[in-house]
Amino acid sequence: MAKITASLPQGTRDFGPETVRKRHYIFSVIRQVFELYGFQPLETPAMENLDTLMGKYGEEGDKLIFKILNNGLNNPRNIEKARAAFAHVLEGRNDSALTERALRYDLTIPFARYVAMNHGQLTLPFKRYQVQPVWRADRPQRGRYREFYQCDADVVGSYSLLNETELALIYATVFAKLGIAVSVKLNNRKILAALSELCGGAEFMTAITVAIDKLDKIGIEKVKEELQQKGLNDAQIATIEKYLCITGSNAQKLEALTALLGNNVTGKKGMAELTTVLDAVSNTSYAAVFELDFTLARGLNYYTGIIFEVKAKNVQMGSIGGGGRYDDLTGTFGLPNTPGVGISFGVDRIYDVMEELQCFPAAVNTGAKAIFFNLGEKESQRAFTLALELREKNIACELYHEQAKFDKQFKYAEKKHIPYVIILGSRELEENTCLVKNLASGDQQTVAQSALADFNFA
RNA sequence: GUAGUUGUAGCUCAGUUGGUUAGAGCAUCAGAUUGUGGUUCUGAGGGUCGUGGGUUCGAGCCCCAUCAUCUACCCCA
Repeated sequence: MAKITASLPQGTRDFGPETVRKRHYIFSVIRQVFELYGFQPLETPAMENLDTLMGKYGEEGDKLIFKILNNGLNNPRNIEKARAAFAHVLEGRNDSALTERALRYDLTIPFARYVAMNHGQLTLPFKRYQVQPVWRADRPQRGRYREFYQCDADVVGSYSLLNETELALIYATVFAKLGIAVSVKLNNRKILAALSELCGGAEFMTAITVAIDKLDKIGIEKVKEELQQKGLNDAQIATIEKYLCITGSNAQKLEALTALLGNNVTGKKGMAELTTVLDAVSNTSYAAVFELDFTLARGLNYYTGIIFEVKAKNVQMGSIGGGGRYDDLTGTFGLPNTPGVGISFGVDRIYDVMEELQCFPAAVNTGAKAIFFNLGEKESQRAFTLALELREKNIACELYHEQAKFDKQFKYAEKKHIPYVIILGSRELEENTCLVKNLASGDQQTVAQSALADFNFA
């Protein structure tokens, strides 16, 4: 076998023991809260049929889907077809003779596919959560990877705003538990639709949302320029500028927006929905994290109602979560009129934020609670027996693998963040005791071997 | 897809206008220290300077290509 230099595909990462522990901590908090709200777990395959994914994420999104080359292309029976297909691919088209499967790009579309395939068996509303990796052929950069995890919670089959309310609270609860200060931004696509109706008509909605989404990045003047290029007139742009300049408390923002949108039916509906949700969360301890942001647009075009986005405070990072309501997600899979609403957590970015803000509790990295020093043949045999007793009691521990100097064994314990060292040498062997030492405090005490399993290795 | 950054020891990085045998800190291993670590001291191992060409008497340094990396744009978690 030829020797090759060890390397990783672009945008992917290995996770060492400490990183995995920290990631598991994030996953477990999120899962726990999902479960608290009655969501059920779902897993779908890493790959989907290409048809399932194509056309769901917009033109740019389609380009970022990782496609899987079909097997057996060199089979003489397929070779001509494959050549023709390759010509198609060079023209920028897809061809099932060359590739018919792709890695999933997000968790929402596979979920929609699942619902369409199983709606007969599902009890509606179906509340599911899903924690799995997704793949995108993006150029990697800060906070962006080609393989990353999403944690989604979606409710399908219910128009109730209670879902939006609970999802908003899930966001607040999770980030509170993780210790990250965030702002959960809310808007409603209906308001954006109303704005579009006022300014040039519904066909401008995409152009308008794309432009205002960039506000905090490029500034108001550039947004106005972009709108002008899209063909909006000065009066329309002025209206949008007024819209974008709305500030104040949530109540003040709603008031200003009412004045701006007037009697537009869609707009009123959008505002009423937001009011309902905000009122519902206002009596909770999390009320302060929710913030109306009319400049929030979100790229995915399938959203039709309230939309969410979460930004971490005190750190420069893209959004660490997003979601919203979509009224007809399963329609393309032959199941019309099925509403849904969902949110997503970006674990990899949450990890980066927590690392930067040092939010991880120190205890995250404890695996084994104790380590027995290996101080000789007979000593280690006794230690081995005691280790088994501890494990019977679900106390994770290990025995140093060979006799070595104290120095070395201490360093090993320290590196592995093991909080307790158990010293069992010739003296202890004789007295049927052992010495339990807390590495952090330096305190140590003699414990009878028979009582070791009851020791509190907190 | 577009633009830029960086590439030297396991890791983080020095390396002057091109000039003898390419350095430091951390990490590793051994010893000072045969039952108490995180401090200190001594010593050792470890590099075809990302790769391939070119310029030059001479290249880690200059030029070209290539690969990788990070960052920004686009888009997004």
